[in-house]
Amino acid sequence: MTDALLTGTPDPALVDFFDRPVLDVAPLVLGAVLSRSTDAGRVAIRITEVEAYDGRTDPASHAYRGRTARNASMFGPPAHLYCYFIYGIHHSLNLVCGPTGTPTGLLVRAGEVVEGVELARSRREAKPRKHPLPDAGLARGPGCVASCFDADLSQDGAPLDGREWSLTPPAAPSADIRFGPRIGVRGEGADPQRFAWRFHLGGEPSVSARKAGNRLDLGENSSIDSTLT
DNA sequence: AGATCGATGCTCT
DNA sequence: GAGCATCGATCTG
Repeated sequence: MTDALLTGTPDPALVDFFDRPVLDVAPLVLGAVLSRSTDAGRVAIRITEVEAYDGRTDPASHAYRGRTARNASMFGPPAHLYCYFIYGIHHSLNLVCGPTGTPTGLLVRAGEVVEGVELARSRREAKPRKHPLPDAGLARGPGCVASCFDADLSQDGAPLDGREWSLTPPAAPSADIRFGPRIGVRGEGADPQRFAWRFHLGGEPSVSARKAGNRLDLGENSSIDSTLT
């Protein structure tokens, strides 16, 4: 991260939005519009799929074994990005949640590109591909989300301050939210009873159908555990 | 449609 | 040196 990226301060209302338990924020961030503006132009996605990670209790979290140079951003203030590099190829974007010092975040797994479709497509197609890419597939998968934004490690720690990056929460929570086990997680963190921490919107082409989760009831008498089928 | 596997490099032990 | 919060092409049934 660079000093220039840290000069901005997110709006207090947005800080409040993210300064809560990560499992509280997860269903509410679905439908939010995340955007990045660069010299190349502006790309915005409506977030349709996220996964929660909690470094205090969650063996799958990069922060589970404590603070390191890589995961430092997750220990930082909310309403900032945690960006990392994985599998030698892909970058992934997380939205840091909770108060400073609490290493929790939401991995942005998929979204609908609502602005800058051509720019997002050109970034995705920088490498030639065999089959044509439908719009709905532009930001399907965390590596693809990062690619649409041309995000790399230089964006780790960047604030959602409305300068380069911005996020607008939805006016109201979605009526059709699903949840289930996280994708690509191995070991204890893959336990579907303890860590059904993947959340996505129902009926979204930007989310693979075969990965559909259970219906989440946001009613006041419900809990995530009790709605597991 | 599902399983398998190669690409490719950073991070931590 | 092992493992990895992935993607997408290529197998197989």
